[in-house]
Amino acid sequence: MRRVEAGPGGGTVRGPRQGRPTLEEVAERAGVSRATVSRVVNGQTTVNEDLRVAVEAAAAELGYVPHAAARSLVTHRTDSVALILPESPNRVFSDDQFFPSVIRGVAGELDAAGKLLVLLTTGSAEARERAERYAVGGHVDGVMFASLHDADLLPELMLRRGVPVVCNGLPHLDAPCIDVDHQGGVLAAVEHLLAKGHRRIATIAGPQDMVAGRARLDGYREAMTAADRRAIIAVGDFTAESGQAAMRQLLADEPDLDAVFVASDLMAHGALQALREAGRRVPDDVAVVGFDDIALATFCDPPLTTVRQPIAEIGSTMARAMLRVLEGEPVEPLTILPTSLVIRDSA
Amino acid sequence: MRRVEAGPGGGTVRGPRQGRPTLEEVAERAGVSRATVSRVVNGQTTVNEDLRVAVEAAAAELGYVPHAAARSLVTHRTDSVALILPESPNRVFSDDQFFPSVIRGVAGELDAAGKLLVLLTTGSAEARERAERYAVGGHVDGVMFASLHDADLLPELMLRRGVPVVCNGLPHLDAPCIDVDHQGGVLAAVEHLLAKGHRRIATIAGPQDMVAGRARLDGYREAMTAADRRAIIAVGDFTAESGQAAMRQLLADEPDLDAVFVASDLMAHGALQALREAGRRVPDDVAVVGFDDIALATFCDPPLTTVRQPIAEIGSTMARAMLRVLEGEPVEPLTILPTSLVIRDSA
DNA sequence: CCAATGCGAGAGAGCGCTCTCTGACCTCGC
DNA sequence: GCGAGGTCAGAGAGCGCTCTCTCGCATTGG
Repeated sequence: MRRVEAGPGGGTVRGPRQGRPTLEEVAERAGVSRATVSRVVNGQTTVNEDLRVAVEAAAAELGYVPHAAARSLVTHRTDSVALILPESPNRVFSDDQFFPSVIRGVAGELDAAGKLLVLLTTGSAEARERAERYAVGGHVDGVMFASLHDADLLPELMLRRGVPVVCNGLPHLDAPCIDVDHQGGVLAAVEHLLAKGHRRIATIAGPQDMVAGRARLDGYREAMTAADRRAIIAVGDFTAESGQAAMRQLLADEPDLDAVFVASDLMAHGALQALREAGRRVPDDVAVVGFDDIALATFCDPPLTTVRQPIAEIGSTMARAMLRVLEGEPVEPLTILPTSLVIRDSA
Repeated sequence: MRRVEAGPGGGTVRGPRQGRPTLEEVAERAGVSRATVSRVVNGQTTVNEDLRVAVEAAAAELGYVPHAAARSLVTHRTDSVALILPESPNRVFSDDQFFPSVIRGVAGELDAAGKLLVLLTTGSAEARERAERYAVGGHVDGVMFASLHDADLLPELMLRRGVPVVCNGLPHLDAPCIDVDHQGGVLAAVEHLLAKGHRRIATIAGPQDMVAGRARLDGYREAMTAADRRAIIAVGDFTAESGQAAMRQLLADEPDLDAVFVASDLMAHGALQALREAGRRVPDDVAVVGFDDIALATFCDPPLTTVRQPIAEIGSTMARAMLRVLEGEPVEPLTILPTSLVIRDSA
């Protein structure tokens, strides 16, 4: 860290080039002022052709790369954006492909805009603390939140500190929000089951502290009410194990159910296992519809009929919204992406 | 970007507090010098208790957070590390869980050390360019590479620019490298097949421009040579489709093969489909062993016997190596993590 | 009681860059 | 032919922080 004045071999005048070249050195070599080098480096057009060429040559010879910190100290920009995943790293990259897909969507869009993606997981209290200091400390130009939990105050906190925010999973916030049409998807699923002649349709809902969990349950309730059917509800936490447990529970409580809408494919996979254990055939005895349409859905036995949600698009849409915010352009406060029913063999 | 001097309502003297509080303002409020505030903020112990309390109070009242760029301009540290994924965002987050798992391992370890993770994908030429400028521009303290391709010069380039590097997938480099024991795993797989009485054992190899592809093929060749058996080889690119195609090819060329070692689970999944199409039973007619042990392996029909590699550990080990490098501590130049055979039903 | 020693706080010089302001030089127009 | 206007490069002031150096003051030994 501290500069070493002379290497082994001693007290020569100004040891060999050490550390990275600075703009000043480029200026000296090109025989111009710092300001001119800065103009060339930043692509300003008001520079004489000859000087420009000289500067570019000098920069290339020295291998000059602008120092990010120095630049952003004065410009107040960093050209990078954070994506906050409010889970532990372990949960973020679990089997459901949600976060990876969001990341993919975000990364693709930011890439194209020449911005960089900083990934932050805030599963622990310290991690949240760090993320806050990081964002507020000016490391990034803006912050995007994926799959927020209700109680999460981080977005608001950042907002108050003047950090641009775009989010997913928490619409009641003074920041642009991107989400999918949970209810519409569920409605299509339940209607499909009804159309197939199923009458005793249960649901395995997701966690109720997340919009995705609540909205899908609301959709189910609404659809059942509209069809004048009784709601039969079990609750899981979006994992396969919880789906299996919830299905067992449902079979015990309501042995004559003939269909189940499961609020995530992972839980649906667990439910299929429970049904197999119980000797129920799918879809003949019990029809199953999932939600997500992750890769696993096609590998299930039988392949899962499910509600497809465009996860990567959540990411790309968030990124685009963020880019607009950073440009100072107006942004839709709430964007709802469409879902669609993918019919396979399980219902 | 440009400071707005006066809001609507006019030319008052110094509008309301705007922008973030600076260290100087904290100093003024606490009635001490900038240096003292800096000492307190950075946890130095040589500060009088009363002053320390005063400074902390002032900082809290103003909501002071140090400006990252200003700090790193003088310290030359950023406390963040980049992980470079040399693929397009689309490939990075495809079905094989390789990159997500590596990210998980890295994130967990960096998290614990209070460092931040910056994710860079270098699938395109511009993305590579940007990543280079980013790292060399001092945005991060070091760079980690996951699953390098042979021809990738980026690590060497960074190394030359004095950026600390840790890598995976390319051992012949002047930087610490973490990898798994591909050959040992394959050896165990082939020996398992031989022990089960299989004699005509083919392989579906991965891309030969990656260490993972080559090493697994080498392992197969070696094991077959040791057993005095003829090698039967098809090549895929680690995707399910390529596995399916390769299996069809093998069945056409060598109809009487009785086992196949497939260099990735994704390809193995494709191979199983091809075998099903051809009416071959698994494992009775043809035994199948995969490599990776991703979640998909348990969902296959039949569940896949496969070589487990500790992917997340690649990440955590890389991260730990990087942390040591940054601390100036000595680091093992090459770390090989063990693989193990997981026996399920396909062989 | 005074010099030697030590400890903690302040002063001030940058880190590498951007950006405004100034001023040199040139081109026009009247 | 000379002033007005325009263009383009340089000078210089910071951005917010860290860190060395210096200095004041208290403590201690002779």
